[in-house]
Amino acid sequence: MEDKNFIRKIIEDDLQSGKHERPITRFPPEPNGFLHLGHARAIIMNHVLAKDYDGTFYLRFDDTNPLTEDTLYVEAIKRDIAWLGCEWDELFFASDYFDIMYERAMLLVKKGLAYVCDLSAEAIRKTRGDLTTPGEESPYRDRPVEENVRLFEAMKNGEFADGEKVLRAKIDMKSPNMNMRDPVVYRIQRGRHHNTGDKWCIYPMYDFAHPLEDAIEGITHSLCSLEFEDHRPLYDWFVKHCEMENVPRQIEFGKLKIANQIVGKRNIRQLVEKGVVDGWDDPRLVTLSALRRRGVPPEAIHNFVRALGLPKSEGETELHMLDEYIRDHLKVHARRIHAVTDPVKVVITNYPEDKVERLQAPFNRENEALGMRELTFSNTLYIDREDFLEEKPNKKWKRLSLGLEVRLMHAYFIKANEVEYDADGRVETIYATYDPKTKSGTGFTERKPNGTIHFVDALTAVPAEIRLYGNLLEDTDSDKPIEARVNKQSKIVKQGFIEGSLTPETGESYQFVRTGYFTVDDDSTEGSFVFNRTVALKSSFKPKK
RNA sequence: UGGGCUAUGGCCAAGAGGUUAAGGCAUCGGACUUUGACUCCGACAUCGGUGGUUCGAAUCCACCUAGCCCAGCCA
Repeated sequence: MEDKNFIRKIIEDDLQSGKHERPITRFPPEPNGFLHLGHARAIIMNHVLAKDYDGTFYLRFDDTNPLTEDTLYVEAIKRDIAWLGCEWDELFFASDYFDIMYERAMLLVKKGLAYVCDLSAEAIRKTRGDLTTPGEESPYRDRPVEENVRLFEAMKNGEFADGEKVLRAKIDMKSPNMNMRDPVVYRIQRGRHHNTGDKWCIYPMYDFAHPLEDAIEGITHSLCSLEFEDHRPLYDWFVKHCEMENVPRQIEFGKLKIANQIVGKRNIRQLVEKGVVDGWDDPRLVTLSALRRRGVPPEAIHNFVRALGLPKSEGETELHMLDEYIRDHLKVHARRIHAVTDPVKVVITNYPEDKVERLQAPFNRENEALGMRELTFSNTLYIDREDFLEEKPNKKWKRLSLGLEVRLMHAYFIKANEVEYDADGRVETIYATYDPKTKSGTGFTERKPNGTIHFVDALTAVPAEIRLYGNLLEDTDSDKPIEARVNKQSKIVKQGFIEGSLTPETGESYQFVRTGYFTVDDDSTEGSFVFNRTVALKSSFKPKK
């Protein structure tokens, strides 16, 4: 796929000018939550941009805050990225660099570019000024270098309580860029780190740690999102004054935002805790694990992300755009089978009661490699309730009605003659007759049927739970609390049937002919399958009243 | 109100002085069809606004408007 974007241009220029021989990129997640669709842009683009130029792509966990991080998340993140197919050349942890980070911070101290500040968090906030008024310098700003050296070392050695002191960069309290107003470089924070345990009680802040991590790894192009543009001067300041050998370049791009979707970790957590969704991988969510469970092929996510490119503007993409890439991939890769989600019984009155025919049918006409399967046909079948209407509603109706003849896909023409209703007045059984001359594959052309519908033979039908998903949010008014916006119909569970002689496995996607793509859920048990609707088929059928 | 960004059709998005303003999604026609799917044809913008520079501007300049981000010892 051809994706044009300004970062690709920058890389090409850098390669041509000889600034770099090969690009080195990285995806630097903090292991404190699940990855979602929005992250896919960063992961895929970093990976693609490296690989397209024979470069290197790293996965680096930005684990500089032990209070929020957990190995549980590093495992989940690794699993999701691997699933996306973005193999990393090497795996790193920012915490592996704590020694060198400390050493470089000490260098800053010795150069008089950083100082230990005794102000409380509250006091620092108050003296930082605001958007329009400059900040005031800390009374500790001019501490002698020797004292700073001693104090910073004491901080590291655990001689102070959490929050008692911080190390700050000495830059400019009057800068219009808030990030340059003597930002905190190290804070004291006791808590067991998932990787380094109790070795440290001081941890570097993102603004200091990130540029060093990039420089240490030799990252050439450090991609991040727009909100870090203001941090770039600081990024460059640290790389320069810490005297890092490699000088990475930070480049910002716009985040991938999906319209009307819940993406924030706290919001998702809330939905999980309140039981609105069934977990972080509830198929209605857009976490990568949820998409995987719903059956979205990683290839579809790649194509989607690459089609969107890497803009510097910020828009909201509609999720249905992804649907098209899902269908596009599944179209040739999925086997197509018959399934009914809302079964209505059809009895073929002129078909011998004890007769069973075996019909051969290809799994996918557009992909012969998927092979053939066998459908059975007997006098009792199921069709979908919406494929029958007692009276033909309009000339466009291409399904079954009394007196009309339709083709049962891969089988015969049948004509509906009578209906039987249940106590509630719902269609219970349709009595029909078939025409043996119309068997599929015989080239019968004497009559045109009113349409073609699918069926499942009752004799071999396998029960299946079919979960249909709709948008989790029904209200686009983002001012309302999330709970007030959830769509109660976002998950509908149906009990239906799929054709027999199949052996669906968890994660396998099928096209249910004429309805959509469905993927086998892990909740399936032997003989009773559970399918998640991945995406519906498109339809130009517009029922009009 | 200080600073940093962004602004191209319903939704994304190419475009970097001279192109008929790519492409995708959506939509609307139509053909085909043993999936109302697929496929195939066809329709669908003068580029936030206003001035300017130029033979010529979405592309350069000025001003204006709108939106996003920044005042964590989060990342």
